[in-house]
Amino acid sequence: MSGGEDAAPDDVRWLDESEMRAWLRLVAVLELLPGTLDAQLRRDAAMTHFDYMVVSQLSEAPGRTLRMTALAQRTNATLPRLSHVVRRLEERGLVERTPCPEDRRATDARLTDGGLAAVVAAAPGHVRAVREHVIDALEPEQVGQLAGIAEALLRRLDPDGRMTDLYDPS
Amino acid sequence: MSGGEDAAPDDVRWLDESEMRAWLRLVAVLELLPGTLDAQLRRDAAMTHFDYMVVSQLSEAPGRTLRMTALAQRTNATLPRLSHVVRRLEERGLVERTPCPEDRRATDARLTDGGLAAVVAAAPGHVRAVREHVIDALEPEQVGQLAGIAEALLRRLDPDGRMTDLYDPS
DNA sequence: GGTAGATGCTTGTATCTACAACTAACAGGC
DNA sequence: GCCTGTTAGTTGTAGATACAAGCATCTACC
Repeated sequence: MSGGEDAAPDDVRWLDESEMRAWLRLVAVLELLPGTLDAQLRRDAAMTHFDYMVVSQLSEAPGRTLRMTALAQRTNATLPRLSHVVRRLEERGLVERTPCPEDRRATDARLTDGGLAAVVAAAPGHVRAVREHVIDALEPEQVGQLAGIAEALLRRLDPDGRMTDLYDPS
Repeated sequence: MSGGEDAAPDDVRWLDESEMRAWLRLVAVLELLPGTLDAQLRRDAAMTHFDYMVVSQLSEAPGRTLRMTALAQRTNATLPRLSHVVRRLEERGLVERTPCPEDRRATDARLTDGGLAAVVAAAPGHVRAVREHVIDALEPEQVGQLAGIAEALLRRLDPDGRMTDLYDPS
């Protein structure tokens, strides 16, 4: 990372001081924030942050139901990962899986009443944690800047906008 | 949930539209960026991003040596996690562990010549990936904004500034 | 100098994720 | 109908992390 003194074995554009500063801070956030969010949800709702994303997406879907592929796209999960997670949620009674009638290859995942209750119970604590660790830590203008920065990154990380609707006209 | 379950469940300040937008985008980045960085390093250097942080920190330390606790703080690892990781790195010959002479409870981790070579070999590709997915995706003023935002978050996530020296006068 | 508690690190176990292989079902061309 | 290729999802296995003990050493205080 600190190289550059070397004669140029590569045509690498190293990071300047300001870029490095931003990058190192971002790395630290990437390392710390997921664990913090996971810890709160696991402690208060016996749920992973990824579990929460799954049930939360289902709770907002029409009929509380989504096909596995659609759910995987909205949560940025690979299908194998989602399959394992949904199986565990099903074992806990939060989700039901039924074969999709229109396409017999497909599986519909539906949030049960118990699953909905779990989302409703978990949401307030989760929002509080998000405020405490993220939103309320920022100045108002930084919230807008953060949205812009994250959108710029997502145009590279997720060009098809599968996970979030980047070009949403709202 | 987190501390308010007996009081009115609706003393929650929900996120408004702009806050929610920033938050959802940030979540997507948190989910996508680590995997992207890991994939590049694993493919090109047979290393996890966390492995890279470890060897990179060691490469910048005096004598290429740090105590396990110091290394854990700089990489935001728990000590058990770091212990496992360093053991694997030692099995690959990238790191050496020796009992610390001053404090016989402590262990010094030292980057071997092979480990240094691995860092030097991995750095260009990693920096390219960081540019491609992060720095070059942003406008110049956004790079500065990102540093400011990340620092604000870290004041809550890492108040002691163990991971990054937030108040660094440089 | 002896004891209580704190510190530094390691190890074991359970859980989760990634990757690859696999089955089942659809779609199109002939 | 049949063959080829694609899509949807599951399952198996290996690798990595979290959490909880556990052991050895240091420090403070009497």
